[in-house]
Amino acid sequence: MAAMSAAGSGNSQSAEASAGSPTVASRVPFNQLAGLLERVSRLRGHKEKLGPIKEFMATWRQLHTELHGPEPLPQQPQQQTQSQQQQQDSFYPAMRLLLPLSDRARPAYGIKEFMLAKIYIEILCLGRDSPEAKKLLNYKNPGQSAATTGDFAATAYFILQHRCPRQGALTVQQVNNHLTAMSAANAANKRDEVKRQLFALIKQTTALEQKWLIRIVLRDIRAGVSEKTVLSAFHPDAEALYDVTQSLEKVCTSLHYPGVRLHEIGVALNTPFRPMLGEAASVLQLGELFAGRPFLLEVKFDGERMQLHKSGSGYRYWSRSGLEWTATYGAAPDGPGNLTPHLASAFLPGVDNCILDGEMMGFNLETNTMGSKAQDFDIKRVSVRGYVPCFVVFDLILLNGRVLTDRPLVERKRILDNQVLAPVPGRLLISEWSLASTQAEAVEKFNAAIESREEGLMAKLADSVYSVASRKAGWFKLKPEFVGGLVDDVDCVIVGGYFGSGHRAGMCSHFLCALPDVGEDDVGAAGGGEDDDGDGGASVKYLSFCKVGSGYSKQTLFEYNMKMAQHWQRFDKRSPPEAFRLADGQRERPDVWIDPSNSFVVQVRASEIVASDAYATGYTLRFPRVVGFREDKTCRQATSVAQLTALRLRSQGKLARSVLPVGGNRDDNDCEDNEDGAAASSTTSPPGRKRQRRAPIARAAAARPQVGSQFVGVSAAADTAGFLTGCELMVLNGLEAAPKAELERRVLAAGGRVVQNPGRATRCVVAHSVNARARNLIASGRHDVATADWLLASLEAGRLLPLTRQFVHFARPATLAKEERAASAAVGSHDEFGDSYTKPVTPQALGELLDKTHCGQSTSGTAAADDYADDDEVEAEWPTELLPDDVGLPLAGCTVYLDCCLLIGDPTTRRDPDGRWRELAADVRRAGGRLAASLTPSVTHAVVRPDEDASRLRQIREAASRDQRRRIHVVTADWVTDSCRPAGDVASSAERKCERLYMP
DNA sequence: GCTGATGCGTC
DNA sequence: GTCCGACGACGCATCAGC
DNA sequence: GTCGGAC
Repeated sequence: MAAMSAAGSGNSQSAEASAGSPTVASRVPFNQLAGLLERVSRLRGHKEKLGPIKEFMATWRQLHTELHGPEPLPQQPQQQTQSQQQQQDSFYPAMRLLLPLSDRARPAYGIKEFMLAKIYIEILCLGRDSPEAKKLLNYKNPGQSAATTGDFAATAYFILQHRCPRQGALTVQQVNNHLTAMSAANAANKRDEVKRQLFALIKQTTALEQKWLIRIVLRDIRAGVSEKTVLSAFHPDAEALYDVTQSLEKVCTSLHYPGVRLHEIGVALNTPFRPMLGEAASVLQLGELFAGRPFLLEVKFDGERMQLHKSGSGYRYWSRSGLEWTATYGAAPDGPGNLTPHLASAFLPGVDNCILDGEMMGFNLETNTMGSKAQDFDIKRVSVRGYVPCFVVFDLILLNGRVLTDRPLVERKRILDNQVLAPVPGRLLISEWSLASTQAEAVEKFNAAIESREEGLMAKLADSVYSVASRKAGWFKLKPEFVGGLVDDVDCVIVGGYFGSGHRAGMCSHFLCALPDVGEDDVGAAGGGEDDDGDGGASVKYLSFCKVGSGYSKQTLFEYNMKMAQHWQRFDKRSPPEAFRLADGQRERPDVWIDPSNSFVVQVRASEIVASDAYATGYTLRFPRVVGFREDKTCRQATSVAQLTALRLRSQGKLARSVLPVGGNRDDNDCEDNEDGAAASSTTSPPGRKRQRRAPIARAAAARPQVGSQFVGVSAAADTAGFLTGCELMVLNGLEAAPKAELERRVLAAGGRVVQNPGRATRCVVAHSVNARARNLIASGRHDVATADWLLASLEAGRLLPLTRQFVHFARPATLAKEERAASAAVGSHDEFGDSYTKPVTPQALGELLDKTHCGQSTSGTAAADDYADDDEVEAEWPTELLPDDVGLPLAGCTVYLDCCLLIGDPTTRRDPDGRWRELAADVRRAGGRLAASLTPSVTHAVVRPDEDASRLRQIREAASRDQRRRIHVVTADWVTDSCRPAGDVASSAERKCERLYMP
């Protein structure tokens, strides 16, 4: 390789003057670096690419020696000044151009492809509608020159070829100076200055240089080499040093001489390191992964990773990627910030300095609950509605100058628990953990985490050291999605396409998906075309729901692009297609669209359903990816909006459908309960897609069928001759006299099966009290939820009794219809399903049973259908109008929603077994309040159970805030009763009690 | 003042 | 197994245009 | 965050 030519000194004067002495960067033309990148980008293969990079670095070092003299001998104090000067001049200026994405020292420019396009159009004086301008603005659109589509820099190069200086005039140093000025100007919100600096760069560089300049500005070099490769080419210790400093400058200055090895590369106070990460794993693999070694379990917090460095009274915060957020959280307890001022007394005496690793969460001071990242706030910003930042610490990296990364995790944990912090409620917490050594323990905790709608669980090897930046060093993140069959997928219809870039340029690489809004007539859908199921239902409207762009191979993508090619139509926002609807304001509109009847159904997996105003459904998916193309489904058979709602209500949007079946009574493939054409796709391999590697997981489950099961030793007692043979039940809870375990034993004894999670084969769910889980099950609408009395009565009767109104907390319409049919049919008529479960009983027998079990007031003995009217009566009795003289009464002006419905805001699901809600309704009315049957926009207060679980509270708030701007008060019943009570000591009794005192 | 575009940083 | 690139979601900040 | 592909 030819040695770098030194640039003319004329242009580099100012840079040198400011630096005080000549630098290599001020001698190396930027052209050399652009040439290097161009060459590397054309080479194939890692090793091939590495060569020129190393040569470039060697030449740089050679120039360094020419400028500053040879490497100084180590440990010679008199050479200190010279050495420092030498080290200040380093490869850093070049390094930050090679690795713009790793250059934390230069903040954002505020410029991406679109802005660049505009700027170029302006300075090149291209007409707004000129072909060149269009090419820049729509660089992803498939056009004539396949070589440049989807690559902005290449497109620009093509246009610039004949409009640029033939000779570049800038050095590496000068380019850096301009870039630094650009980011500084952007930080100061001076856009004109950003542009001015960019002009200066553009004016003095060749087309090829600009191509690479553009990629540097976009922080996407696309030469096939990135951080690891370049750093390893620079110095064997470079990666390790970068991991604990996140500073290219430190790497370049300390490791300038290849012969110098750093013996102690470690975490240091006030220098951000890259945090240790968790590897995705299935709970069912933990046994193998840990192989009997003890590990520790803690919840996976869904916030933002943050490290806190405390040094005396100084506090600094860094994010996972090494950006500092001290300004928002606060640098000192007595200064500004939204967290540090609350930590004044958080540290135990004797703790002078430390580094804490943890997750920054949002804590809601009103509800005393922890929010999740998926909800609605950005915890890095100060102005977060109702939420304050709360730092949950889960690791201790350094304490009083002593680095602890080499200590085993349990030891760090114990020190953290006992010697460092005094937790500050709602501001600073220590993550709770427990030790475990078997997979069964992990499964149990995992199940509990899923039930309480956590994102997942972390499992960490107990004696693991803290391995900076590593994802594979003993920490595992366990999410339901990583276990086969534990999540529901959503089947979406592709209705739009977006042009891809890079490897996927020139075709639709990602898609807009929609869901059929069946059940709603839509007369306007004239152009809907005929549906492939041909039932004349052209009026089905599709609502945009999500975008998806990963999960399929390039080949699959290509195939489906071919299939859809002839049907794509350009999207024109002035005349949007009728076949589907976008969100208001046409947010998230595709490049091209396709009619659903010509399109395909994709099975999309995700972690949860979240509220969104970018899509017409009002919801979308978090972390979506395609699991398969479903050629076996027509667009009408995709998941409907109604089914989506059911999915969403079932578990606060989490798609983890059920707790892991550790009992071994379902295998990995059979976990789906896909009845009634349900929303959930089967996890069995969709056609045309290779089965995912789930087999090892399934084996692991089969190998230890009983581990963790509550039924160990019970199944042996099962009496297979019993009347429950072949019948699967889930017992959620029982009575005091007949607890869950007892009920389960009796079911087993009668030959039945018991599961902990209802599946397709589950007859029904049995519950005595309707707790949160029961409500979720009811909300999902997949299973009937019977009372414990029903089970007891059935056991006593020696056969399954019909699920009449008295015997259910909730029955699906299908069940009701069936029971009604059965009840009104002639006694003894044969059930068409030959199903003991639906076998009718005589009215007399029913009456006897009811008497026996004391469970129903309505023992008229008539057909069960008569009892269904109960709830409507209750509703009708509830007062809804205002009293005329309400003014001055304590609840005047309040509109109160009583949360006594199984489905939030749905009065048809109202349940009031003991009449307490009705009393409460009367109280509200007496106190001058208005009652709302559902969560209408006028609702000011929602009254809930005192022990209501946080997730439902969240749902209520969410539902309320969607329809109305302001917040509603969520209070307990005491708020009503106390408000009604004459307040003798309070002068103005008209004032209602402070809602804050009555938060559940 | 509001809204849509655009960019940034987090997951 | 590791590295790289092409994608998803959000909230928030800023700015241009109405 | 997710995923596929190249090596």
